[in-house]
Amino acid sequence: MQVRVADDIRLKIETGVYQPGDQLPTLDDLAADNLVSLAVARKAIDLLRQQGLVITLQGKGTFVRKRPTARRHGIDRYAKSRWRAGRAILTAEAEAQGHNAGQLMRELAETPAPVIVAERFKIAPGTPVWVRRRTTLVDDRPNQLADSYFELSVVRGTKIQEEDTGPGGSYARLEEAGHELDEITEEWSVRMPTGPESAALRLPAGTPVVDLTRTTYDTDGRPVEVMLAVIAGDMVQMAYRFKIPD
Amino acid sequence: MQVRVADDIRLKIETGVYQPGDQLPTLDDLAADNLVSLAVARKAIDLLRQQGLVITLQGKGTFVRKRPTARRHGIDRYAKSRWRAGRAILTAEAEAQGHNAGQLMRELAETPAPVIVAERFKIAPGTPVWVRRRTTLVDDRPNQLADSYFELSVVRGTKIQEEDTGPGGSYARLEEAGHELDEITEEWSVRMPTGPESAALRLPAGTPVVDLTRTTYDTDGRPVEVMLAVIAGDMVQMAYRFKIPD
DNA sequence: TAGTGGTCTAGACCACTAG
DNA sequence: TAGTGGTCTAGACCACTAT
Repeated sequence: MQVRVADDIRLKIETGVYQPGDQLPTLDDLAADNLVSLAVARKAIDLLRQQGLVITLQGKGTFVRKRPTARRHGIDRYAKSRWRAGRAILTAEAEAQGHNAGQLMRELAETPAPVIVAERFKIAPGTPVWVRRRTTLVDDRPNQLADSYFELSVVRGTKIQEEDTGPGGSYARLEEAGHELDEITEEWSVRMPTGPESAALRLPAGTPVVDLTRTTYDTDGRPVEVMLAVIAGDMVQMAYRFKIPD
Repeated sequence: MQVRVADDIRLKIETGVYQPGDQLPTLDDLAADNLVSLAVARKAIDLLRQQGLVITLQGKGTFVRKRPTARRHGIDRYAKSRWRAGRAILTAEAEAQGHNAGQLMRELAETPAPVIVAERFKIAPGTPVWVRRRTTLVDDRPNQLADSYFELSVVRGTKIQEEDTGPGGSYARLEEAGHELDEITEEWSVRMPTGPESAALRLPAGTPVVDLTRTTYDTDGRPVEVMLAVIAGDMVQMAYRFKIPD
């Protein structure tokens, strides 16, 4: 029954009987209308919630979810011309797409290198490194938990150790420190969020996250930044363009 | 309570008290041990299931989930040398990672172009195009629903219209037809699966999917293939490497 | 047949929202 | 205060697995 009730509602959403933002019948009504118990009506709504179709608000009701417009990430966001002109990657890209961007610093400290970071820097796990943990915001909603790691010898004495890295951000500071940036690797996978992530990113139930590891290399092939990010899955779209290798 | 019970079990999984593959206490036992009702014990297990930590098998029990080893997708999988040597992209990459690969043809037909395909071919939506719908298998588990679209004028008279495209697959046939392949764009986003997708990919509860749109261009900049794929999120890891643009 | 998870009922009480 | 969703109990019955 719970599946039948859920399918019934899903159909009404897909055919536009219920529009995004509309309030659905209350659980009591759903139970009564479908001649099922309250628990079954609730279970049906749970299913739809897990599929990201509806959102429930205690004390208010159940609503058809509005899909946030995904923010598109292309490799152009790393264009040298942008940060050399003093613009931060984050804000430049967001603004180009009509969003406003911001960030909150969560931590700025020396920390033992996590395994995944150590592998990329080719150092021993636990070696002290510098980390900048930020929560990035798009249109005032948190959308990314981004932790950037740097080797101490690289950032010592630079503004990368300060909250405000200055015009052009960390990339610009790395160049000033003698590391001309050259290549980036991005690796990602997908999963469901943990409880704390779900809370920090204010994710509705049924929203996956993207785990992104970005490594930036200088022209000597040396990794100079490793960023580990957890991105809200409902707000992201990635795009890559590349030549077919030989 | 359900959260407390779930956290309790999660901790035991994370600390290795319960190992992957181990059977958890039965719902009845969990209820009794934690002094809660059966429904609450079940709810706790539901939470863990949605986070992909455990798997439930009716009649057998609840087990700590073994994470399938993700298959890694890098841009090298498109290397010309591979398919020019008669190897299919799919099998070459899987074998390199110690998996076996296969595919099932779901449909091979002329069809009206979906909007997203038409956009990339720069033709009117609904224009007839050729489609190859396959389900790809890795280690005998379905992992991808992949639909490749081609313009009719490009594939007419080629083996792309047959089930077996011959050595090197569609890419090799496109080259024989005079389209030297040059660039690829990959665009993706993440979401929870629909019911049919969940069934077709045999996804455990709490597993997201990746929507991938791949467009292949020839040296004239003409799009010659558009592939729409829905990939099981628990089996995929993507990797890209690129030069920082100017 | 015994043991497991899956679905459903009927009802109590709590937490939050809005007028 | 009335209305909404959230949590919990107690218990019935079903579906599947193993012996």
